[in-house]
Amino acid sequence: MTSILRVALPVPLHTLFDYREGAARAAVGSRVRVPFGRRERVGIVTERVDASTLDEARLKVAGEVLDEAPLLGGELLATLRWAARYYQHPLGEVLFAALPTSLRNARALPPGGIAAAELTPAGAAALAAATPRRGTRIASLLEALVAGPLATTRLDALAGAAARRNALARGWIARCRLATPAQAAAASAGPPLNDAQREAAQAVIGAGGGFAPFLLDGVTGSGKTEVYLEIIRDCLARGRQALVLVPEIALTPQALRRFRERLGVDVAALHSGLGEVERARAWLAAARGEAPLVLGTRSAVLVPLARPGVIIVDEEHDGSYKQQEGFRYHARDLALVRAKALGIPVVLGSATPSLESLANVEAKRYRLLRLDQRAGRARPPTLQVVDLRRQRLQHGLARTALEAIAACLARDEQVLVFRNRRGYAPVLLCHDCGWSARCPDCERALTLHKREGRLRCHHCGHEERVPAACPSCSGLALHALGEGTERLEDALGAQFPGVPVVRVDRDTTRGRRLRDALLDSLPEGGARILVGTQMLAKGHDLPHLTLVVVVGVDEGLYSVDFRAGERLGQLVVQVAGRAGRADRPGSVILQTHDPAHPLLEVLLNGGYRALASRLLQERRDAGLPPFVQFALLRAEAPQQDLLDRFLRAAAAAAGRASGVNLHGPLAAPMPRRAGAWRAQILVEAGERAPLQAFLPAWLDAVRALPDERRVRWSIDVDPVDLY
DNA sequence: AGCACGCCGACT
DNA sequence: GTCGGCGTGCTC
Repeated sequence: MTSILRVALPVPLHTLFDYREGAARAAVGSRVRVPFGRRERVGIVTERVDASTLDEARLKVAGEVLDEAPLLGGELLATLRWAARYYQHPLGEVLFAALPTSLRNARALPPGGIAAAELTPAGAAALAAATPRRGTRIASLLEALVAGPLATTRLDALAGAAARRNALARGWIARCRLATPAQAAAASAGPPLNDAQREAAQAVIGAGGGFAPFLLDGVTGSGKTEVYLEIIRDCLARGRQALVLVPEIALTPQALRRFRERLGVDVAALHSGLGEVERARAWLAAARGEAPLVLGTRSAVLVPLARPGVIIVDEEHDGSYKQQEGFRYHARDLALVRAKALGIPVVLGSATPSLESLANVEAKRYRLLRLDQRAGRARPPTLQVVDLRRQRLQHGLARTALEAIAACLARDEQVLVFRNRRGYAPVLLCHDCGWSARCPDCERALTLHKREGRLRCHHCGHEERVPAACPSCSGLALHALGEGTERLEDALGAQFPGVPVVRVDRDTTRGRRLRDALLDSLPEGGARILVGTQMLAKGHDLPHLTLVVVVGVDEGLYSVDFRAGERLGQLVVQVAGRAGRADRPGSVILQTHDPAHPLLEVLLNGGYRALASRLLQERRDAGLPPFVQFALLRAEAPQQDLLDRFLRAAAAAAGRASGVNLHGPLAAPMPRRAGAWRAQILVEAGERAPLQAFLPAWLDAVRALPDERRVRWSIDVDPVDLY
C-alpha cells in the first residue's frame, strides 16, 4: 500500500498538501520535490498517513526525495509545529524559515567535514613504480597520503596546490571529506572568576543538564560573558553543543574571536551578513553535531542541534529577538520552549532584564542569578540630571553638559553624546506661516538631512529636496527644529575645534563592514567625541570613554507606548554602562525638561531594578503584559472605508468569545504609512490558554471575510509594540 | 505567494 | 482590432 505524504510548502496558506508517495521512501522532515499548480516546488514531509481526506485518485505523486535523513527532525520539528500554532503562522513558512536559504530549493546538501584528498590505487601503483621521481613535490605528496587521507590545506602546505591538482588530474589522488577536528586550538585563560561569577556558573552547571531556566541579572561590567564561558566550557567538556544567541549588532568579528580564543574551538556563526554557502555550512555543522559552539542572532534559535547542552540568550531584553514581519516569533521565548523540549538549561542574561523575565522570576518560573559588582576595580558611573527648562541651549546641549564635555576632553578622555534620532533636525518649520515639511504618504514630519540637502521620511522611502523658500508662503524663515545626530556632530565640531567628532548611526554606517571598521577605530585613546544613536548603546568596548550625555529622554517619558518606560530605563542604563569601564570613573548626564518625573527619580535613586519593579507594579495595576496576554491584528488598506469595514467585520466575527476581550477597531499609532491607512484590533486575555483557544477559529473566520484579499493584514501574538 | 483566467480601456 | 490593467480563484 502506498503512503500519503502530508507536505508543507513555503506558501502563506494554512493548509498542508497531500501527495501519493513516489518510488523513493520519504521520511518525515525530509525535503521532497512536488508538483504544485503548474510549477514544481520543494516541500517538507510533515506526516505520513494511510489515507487522505481528499480523493486519493486525484492526488499528485511526489517527486524526488532530496534528503535521505530528515533535515528537520525530532525536537526541532516538534518545536516548529508548536511555534506555527502559537504564532498562528502557516507551518510551511515556519519550517522554511528554519532552513538556510540555500537549502530551501532543490540543491543537494553541501558535504560536511573539510576538503581532503586520498591516495587512489592508481596513485599507490604509480608511487610503487616510482613514476613520479622520488624527491619531486608530487612524489612527496603521494608519500604523505600513504598513511591515510589528509586535509587539502595540509597537502598544499606540504607540496603546493599545483602538485595536488596535477596528481588529481592524473587520477593518483581523489577528493574526499575529513571529519572536522574536535579541538582547533588551545583555549586561552581568562581572568579568574569572582565569587558571584563562580556561583552563577556553578548554579547552571550543577543543574545537572535537565531543563532549568535562569535569569542572569548582572550589572554592566559585572562579567556576564565570563560566566557564559564557564558554562559553555563545562558543556563542551561533556561533549555537548552550546547555542549562544546575541542581538543583531553584537555579533561582531571581535565577539567571535573572543569565544574562539577563550574556548579553543571553532565557532559556527549564523547571522544575516553571512554568505549563503557559509550559512548553510554552519547550519549543517550544527545539525550534524560537528559544531561545538553555535553563535548567532535571532534566527539561530531555529537551528538543529545534534547534541544540545545549553542555550544562552545574551542581552535577553533586546528588541531584535522579535521578528517583526512574516513569522513573528520571539527568539528568547522560543529558546525557552526548545530548552524545555530538549531537557537542557537555558540562561537569559542582561544588565537590564525584560519585565517579562523579571515577572517569571517573581513567579518562580526562572531562577535568578545576580552579579551585583563590576568585575575588577571599575566603579559604577554617577548619574546627573540636567534641567533644560529656561536654559539657553546650544543646538540642544545645555551649558552644564558642554562644560562637562570640555572638562572630559581636557583630561584627554572620550565623550559619547547619545541621541536617538538621526539626521540634522526632525522638523523643518516655517516661522512666518507655520508650514512644516510633512510626508505626503505618512503625514508625519520629514527629517532634515542638511548635508545632503534632502528631506526624508524615516517611516517610508519618501525623499525630497529641501525647498529654498516656504512652499506655502514663499517666506524665507525656514527653521530646523530639534536636533538629530548630524546637527550635534556639527555643533560639537564647531564648539570643540581640533577634537575629532565621530558620528555613528545608520547614515554613517551603511553596511556591517563599514560599521565594524568605524567602531574598531574607537578604542584608541585620545580626546574624541562620539555622537550616535542606539548603535552605540552596546557592543564594542570603549575603554577611554568616561562621559555619556543623553541629549533627550523626554520622548521616552511621554510616549503612548506601554513599553516606553521599560525601554527608556534599559537604554539609559545600557548607554550609561559604556562610561568608565577601566579604572577611570564614568559619569552620565541626562538632559530633560521634567527632572521631577517619577520614572526618572526612581531610576536615579534606585537604578534599573527599582524602576523595573515599579513598572511591573504599574503593568499589573493597569492590566498590561506580562500580566495579561496580547495578540494584535494589524491591517492596512488603500482606502479608509475599506479598512474600517474589514476590521468591523473581523471584530464581529469574534462573536462572544470566552476569556478574551477585543478592543477596536482602533486607529494605529501611525494611522497612515506609505500611502496606506492603518488600524488594528487588540485581543486581550488574562491567560494564554483562552487566547490560544480563541485565535485559530477567529482567524479562520477573518480569512473567510469578503474583503480579506483587498486588505493587507497580519496577526502578531505577544506583540512588542502596538504599531 | 504565484499563476492563470477573464473582462474592460488606450495603443499599433 | 490587440496589449494589458488588476479582481477572483486555485494550488494536494
